[in-house]
Amino acid sequence: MRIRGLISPLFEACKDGKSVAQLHSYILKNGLIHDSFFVTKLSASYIKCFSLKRAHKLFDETPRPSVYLWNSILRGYSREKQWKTTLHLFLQMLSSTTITATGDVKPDNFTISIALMACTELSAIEMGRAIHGLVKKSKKIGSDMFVGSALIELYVKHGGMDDALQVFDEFPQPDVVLRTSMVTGYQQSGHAEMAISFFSRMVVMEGVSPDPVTLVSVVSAGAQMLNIEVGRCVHGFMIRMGFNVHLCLVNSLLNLYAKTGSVNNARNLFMKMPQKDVISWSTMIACYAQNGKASDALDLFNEMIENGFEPNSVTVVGALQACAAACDSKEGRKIHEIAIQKGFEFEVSVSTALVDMYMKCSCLKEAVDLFKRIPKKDVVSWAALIGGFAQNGLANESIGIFHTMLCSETRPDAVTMVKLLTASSEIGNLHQALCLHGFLVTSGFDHKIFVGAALIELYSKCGSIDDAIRVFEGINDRDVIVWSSMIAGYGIHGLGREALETFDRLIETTFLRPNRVTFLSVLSACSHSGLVGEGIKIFDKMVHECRINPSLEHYSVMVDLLGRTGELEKALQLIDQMPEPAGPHVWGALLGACRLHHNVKIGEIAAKNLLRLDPDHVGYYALLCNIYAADGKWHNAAAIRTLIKEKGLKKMPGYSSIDIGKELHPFLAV
DNA sequence: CTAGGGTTAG
Repeated sequence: MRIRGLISPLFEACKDGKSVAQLHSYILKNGLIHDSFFVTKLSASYIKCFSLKRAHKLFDETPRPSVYLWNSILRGYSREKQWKTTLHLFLQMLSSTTITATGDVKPDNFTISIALMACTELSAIEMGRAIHGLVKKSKKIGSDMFVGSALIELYVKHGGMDDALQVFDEFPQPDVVLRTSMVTGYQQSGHAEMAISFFSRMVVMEGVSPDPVTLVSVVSAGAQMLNIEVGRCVHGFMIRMGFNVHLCLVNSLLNLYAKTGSVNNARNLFMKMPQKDVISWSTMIACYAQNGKASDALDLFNEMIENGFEPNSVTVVGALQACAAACDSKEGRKIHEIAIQKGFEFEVSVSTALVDMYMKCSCLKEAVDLFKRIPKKDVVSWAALIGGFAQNGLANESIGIFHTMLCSETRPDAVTMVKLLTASSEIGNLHQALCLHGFLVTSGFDHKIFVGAALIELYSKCGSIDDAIRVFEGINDRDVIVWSSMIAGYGIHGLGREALETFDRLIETTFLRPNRVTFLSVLSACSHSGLVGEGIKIFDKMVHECRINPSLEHYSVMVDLLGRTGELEKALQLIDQMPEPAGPHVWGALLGACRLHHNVKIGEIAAKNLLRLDPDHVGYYALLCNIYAADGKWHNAAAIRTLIKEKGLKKMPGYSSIDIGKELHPFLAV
């Protein structure tokens, strides 16, 4: 007995497999190997030192391995993520127990939880259910929290939350880890509201204190719901409890602020963080990139490198989003270089972000070349290409790529379909629209609300307002975007009254708040139908009741609206009132109106401003020329013509196209 | 001896 005490401390001292092997041979030489105490200790030490092979050899040489020996070898394989071997060994253990004469080698709670983890990782849900059946037979194993945790994890990932909840409910006094697993489970399976309500019940009704890990899951749920209140609550709670040192928790909070667009909150938190890691930096960079602060994102990216942090693929994706948003292909190329250097250029998320960046910067060739070289393309990469062509005005190419995607056996998803609908609406072929709609119905994507909105736009642009209305009326829980699309649809068709009625219906029958796009659609509808008084009222409502700051686009629509009915002075006044200098669209709208109403005086003002902003835009010269001509000022008109010639400007020819007997991909045919 | 958590592409 005393020899055990003497040798035991030596196991603890082992730092690598070699020193364990030394002990091993000592034990062999002295005939101690038949003592299962030493065998277990040896195996555990091998595993601790990551010497799985030696441990397995010892295991093979041991005639009747104890549960502990089984467990240590299982743990070894599970820690190395060799799940197949883990599960295989577990099954071997199950069958060997029936043979062993002693009969006391049965999997215990430890064994079971490892086996369940393996099932989760291997998506072996049926095997997992079988093991669950085994668990139910033993009270001791069934009431083990670790087993419960592994079961919940299994069902969260592969069964469903109902099964997970059943497991949870079997525990009379579940601990905070089990509760957290449920919160996380709801969150990860897309039921963020359920996650929050489960959490609230646990804290309020059952008086259980959450720990930092619980809060991380709660914050993730809040981020998913874009609920900033959740963030504020946890933030306050965190400060009171002194949890602010937990990096994961702060990072998830940072992400919540990022997702909800609370850039200032995110920035303040980031600045105050006592320690930051790659994830903190990446999250903050993505926050800037996704919230219209591209240059801040790129600055931070460089600052991160200066601070000695290594960007990973996630960081790079955020930086690329910033380049895409800023249409900055120069920075984009630099970051591309970094991705190549670090060897993650062809991680699919990175290559996709690169394709998107090149597309947004109108570098089509780079985008396509890179796309071709992506080894494992998925729907998202294809969608980046499809969307890219559409954004660059190449709708037919975009649809062609979609066909190629279908031929490569990649199933489209809802987002891809929206990109395709947008591309198709540029073409305006109603037959194509009907085919796409047919496909959406059979694939079930038409239930997604953002697909509905795109479909309304598609039908409107293809000239079938009736189909657009049918889609609109068929949507049960319409959001602001759907309403805005319908209003815009009426606007395109010159149905200003209907657009206004729809807007009123939105205000009166829903609790939704019209946003800037909604207003843009109504105003544009008013403009197209010459409803000046109504348009002015709506504009007033937007500014004073809804407190929406008009953007340049709103102003240009208003200028267009006033200009169409000849209120050119009023239009000019509105431009003067603008908080920021008017852009080309605003002046362009005014110039167009001046052409319509033969107003040379204001027309010259508009043209002067336009040519200052964009001196090489031939269309503006042409408009001004026409104004002079209409007014009989042939001298001025001729002067402009000469100027155009001197500058070597050419007018882009307009064109239109029709489809002749072009077959759609059979996949889309109805 | 064992369980739950944070950043990513269209």
